[in-house]
Amino acid sequence: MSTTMRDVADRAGVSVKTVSNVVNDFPHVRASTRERVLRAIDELGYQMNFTARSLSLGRTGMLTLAVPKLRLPYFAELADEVIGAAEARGYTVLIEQTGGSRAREIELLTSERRRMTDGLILSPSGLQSGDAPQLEAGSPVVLLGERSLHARVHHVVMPNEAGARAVTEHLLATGRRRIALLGYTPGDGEGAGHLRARGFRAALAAAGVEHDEARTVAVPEWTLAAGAQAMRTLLDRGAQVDAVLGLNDVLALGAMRVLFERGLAVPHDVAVAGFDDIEESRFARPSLTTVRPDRAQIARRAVDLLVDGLGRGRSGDGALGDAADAVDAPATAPDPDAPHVADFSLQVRESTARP
Amino acid sequence: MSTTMRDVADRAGVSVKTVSNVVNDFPHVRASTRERVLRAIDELGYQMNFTARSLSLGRTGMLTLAVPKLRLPYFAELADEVIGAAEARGYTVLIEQTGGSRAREIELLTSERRRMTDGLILSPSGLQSGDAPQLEAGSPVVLLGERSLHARVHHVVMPNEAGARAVTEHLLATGRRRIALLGYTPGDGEGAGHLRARGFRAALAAAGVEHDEARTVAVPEWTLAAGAQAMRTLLDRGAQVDAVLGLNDVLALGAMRVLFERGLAVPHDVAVAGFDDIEESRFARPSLTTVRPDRAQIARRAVDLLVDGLGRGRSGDGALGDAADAVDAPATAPDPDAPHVADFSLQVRESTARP
DNA sequence: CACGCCGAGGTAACCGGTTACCATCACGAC
DNA sequence: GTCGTGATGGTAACCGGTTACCTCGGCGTG
Repeated sequence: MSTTMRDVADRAGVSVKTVSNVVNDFPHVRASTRERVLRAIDELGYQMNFTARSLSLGRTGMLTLAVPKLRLPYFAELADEVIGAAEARGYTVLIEQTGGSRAREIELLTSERRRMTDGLILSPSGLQSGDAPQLEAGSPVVLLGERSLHARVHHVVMPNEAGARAVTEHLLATGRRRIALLGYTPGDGEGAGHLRARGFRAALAAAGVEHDEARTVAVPEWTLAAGAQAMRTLLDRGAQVDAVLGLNDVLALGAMRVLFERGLAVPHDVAVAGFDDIEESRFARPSLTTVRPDRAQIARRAVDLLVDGLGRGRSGDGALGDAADAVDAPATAPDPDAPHVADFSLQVRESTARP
Repeated sequence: MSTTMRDVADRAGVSVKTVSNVVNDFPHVRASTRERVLRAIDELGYQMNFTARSLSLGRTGMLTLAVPKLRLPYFAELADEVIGAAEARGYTVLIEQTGGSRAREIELLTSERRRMTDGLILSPSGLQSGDAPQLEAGSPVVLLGERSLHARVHHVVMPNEAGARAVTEHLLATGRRRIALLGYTPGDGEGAGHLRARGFRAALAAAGVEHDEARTVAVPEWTLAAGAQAMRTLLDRGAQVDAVLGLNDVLALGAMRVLFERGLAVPHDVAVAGFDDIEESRFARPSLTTVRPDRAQIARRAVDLLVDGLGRGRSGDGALGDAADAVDAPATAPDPDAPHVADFSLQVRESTARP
């Protein structure tokens, strides 16, 4: 087939061990020998077989990043950061899309595909609290952007609640009182949407402002189209609003588009704010006020947790013993319920200027 | 370490061959035996080692997709499509970012990392015509979105020239005559920008409209920020324009933002059009007229070309012979200079309505 | 001068699968 | 009763690296 290390060894008149020593920069190789080997490699156009190396080494040098949908700018930017952070640690990233479906996420966690890489960074969306066992079995995992699913795995969480609270307080501070909430997704039990909505409600409650649930609109997914549709629904319903909080930026941008179509001026008639600070938000018309999580920090931390944990032996104990002994496992797991919370900052822009 | 096939075999009281037969759905396995093996797999929580399988099979089931920057919506959407197309063929996708640098692209082509997957889909940006040797050596490659680099590799190209020509004709048809061109990138010899610019010029020439080069602005990269900066430059320069063609959508959207800041109405004062039809363009204010390449088709074709070509033995011959014999190689290569050109359609939206 | 140590590099086991080849066994046909 | 045939599954070589262990030669020291 293709040229192997043995071919190189034969041509250089040395053993495979020596070739291996050379390509891996092992110190004790005579300069002349090294030279001969390198020449042979060059002449034969030898390229090492990564798979074989992975097999002996027991590691592949690859990580899997699973996000709901890469075309959502937030996840594209996140992937960018993760790829960068992984590269800094010498890893390459394989990307899977879950579409936000719980079935896909579980399949990813349990399927043998998981063994293709050294670890998994999962940005869950459909996963529920009961799914902990799937998380804990198998190769190392770090969860992203979600609060603990009560599983003994690392997770790096977004400042969902605090961020939503901050942006809501900002809207209140500019005098808005009838604030619509776009993006609650039915069935999103413990997800980001739930937490952001909670931060929103907490801010209103703290300010003594009552929230009319008629101003909350559910969406099937967090996209521009869904945001637009939700805004249409809200306006068609005759809701009176002076502000709109999208649970993420694309929802807010989609809503802004519809406000424009309906002749409502932003921010004069209605203020709009979002969450994520995707790049498009800075260039929108008007530019969008939003919560900016420190994505680079999230990515770096997730990769570091994963890579640092790789040294340790895998957990992978049974997970099949009857539930009787699962009552209170000793604290063997790394940092069970201590999520790493990322920083955030509020980006105030044109879309929430005072009327 | 972890449980292996041998462990399963021992527990089930069979040989590894039988276990292998079971997991690979080999037909001649007695039902009772299969049952025993499956139970053993279940009891041990066995998961196959993908690396070992890849080594014996000689294939990994992974493809590499290399794009300049995932956070550019066009590439995120493309990646989405490629991942989907690959999945349909049973492949998983590993993503690399080149940042559009030629050095990174060449490194990717020549490094051993290339051996990590079965093939490479490269969306080149910095690559030049002289880089053909790097392309031809090593594992299978398909080039995306570029015209032939005169290398004997498959390439799936965007309708760059025809698309640019079509959108320019549209601008002319709405009465615009002083059209600015945003996005020519110095040094982008044969790239998409060059081809799109050519289509633009061809349309003007055909209509007998003269193009003032003072209305052409170079950019360092194709981003929102660069588009905005280019538009500022143009306006500061005092250029008189009644339309702007961005060589891609984000450049156009960045320009629109600046027109808004400067109090110029789109499309009343200035029409704006782009290229790519990213999702944001539909929801922009005003929505952006653009050229929509059939991305799904591009992705599917690229994946199919790569996967179908995988059956065949690798080329990988020398590539080191002196250039003398490179004059006119016989037609041994698959489809040397027959690029697969994707379809496109013109999406006419608000940003180019008649004044 | 004998001994011990270190640098250089060879030999072969091992990583965990796949699979060519072979041995059995049951069953139907002659 | 014997043989051919197909179903079933065992044995071991192989994929292409890494590396534990060993050998050998040269040099410094008591």
